Amino acid sequence: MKTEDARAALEAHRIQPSAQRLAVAEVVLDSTEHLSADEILARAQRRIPAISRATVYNTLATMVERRLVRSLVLTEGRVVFDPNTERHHHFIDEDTGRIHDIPWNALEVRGASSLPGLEVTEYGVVLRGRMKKRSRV
Amino acid sequence: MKTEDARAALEAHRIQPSAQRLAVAEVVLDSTEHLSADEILARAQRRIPAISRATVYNTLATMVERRLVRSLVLTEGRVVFDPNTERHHHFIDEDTGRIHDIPWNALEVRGASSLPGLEVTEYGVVLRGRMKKRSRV
DNA sequence: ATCCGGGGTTGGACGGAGTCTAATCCGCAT
DNA sequence: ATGCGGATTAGACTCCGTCCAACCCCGGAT
Ligand SMILES: [Mn+2]
Ligand SMILES: [Mn+2]
Ligand SMILES: [Zn+2]
Ligand SMILES: [Zn+2]
Repeated sequence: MKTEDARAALEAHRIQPSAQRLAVAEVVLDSTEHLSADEILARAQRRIPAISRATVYNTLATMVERRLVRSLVLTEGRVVFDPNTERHHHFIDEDTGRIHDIPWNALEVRGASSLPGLEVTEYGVVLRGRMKKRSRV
Repeated sequence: MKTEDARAALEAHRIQPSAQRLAVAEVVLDSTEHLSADEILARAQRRIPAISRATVYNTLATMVERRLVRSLVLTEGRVVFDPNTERHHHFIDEDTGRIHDIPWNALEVRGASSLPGLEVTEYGVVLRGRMKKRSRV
């Protein structure tokens, strides 16, 4: 992601674009993966070698608060950050541990908003399994 | 849960019923809550004060392996154990952090098993929100 | 009754992920 | 130049979970 795009994204969400925050935003907004804080730190350090862990955690927390990204807890000991803030589902590859996005309308969920006694603010399907080998690559 | 029920459950899943394992099984199988390992440890210690953390973790891991319980990762830094091994969904109360079971047929999910390229072994809906106040208690 | 072997248990060391804090840095307004 | 407030930093710290080596316990063999 270009620096100017990252800057625009930060500003659109009212986050002051410091050099460190730009580096974090470039990393996390660019990726289609679901990266952990420490992976984001490692990549941000390529841009700013002196960037600290605390700053990365602070920045990610701010970005979550301002809804620039979402944080997901799907596997043990690993919080990941999702630049895709549209509604979607998640598939966890049990072989690799990798998380894949499933488009919202690939599945149909009925009844989630009409559960008696519950005020549902968000929901999604979490799937686990394996990726099929493709017959020809 | 009665000790004999716990013993039967362990044996049905081919787990040797030691005194410590019985204590853990009584705690976790009895509860309708989703308890963390340390909560289970605390409750098991009421029965066996000397029971160690390692034993509780070992026993829970075995119980998960033998499918007597399931482990869930829904919130950060907190793995919980679910004695309900039937398929069901989960609602997380954002006020209290508590996890509530949603019966499988309270929701309808379509398309999960026909996603191209994916071999889905399990799935469920994770909902977040608040519990409505009841007009009269 | 004693010995023996192997699984079970234990406490403590260890490790990774995340939080907190106090000192420093930096950009900006005066 | 100076002062200010927010941002950044390193490191200490906590929490959850794992690992390990010693010990315990019990059933079977002698
Ligand atoms: Mn946005
Ligand atoms: Mn069973
Ligand atoms: Zn996603
Ligand atoms: Zn459950």
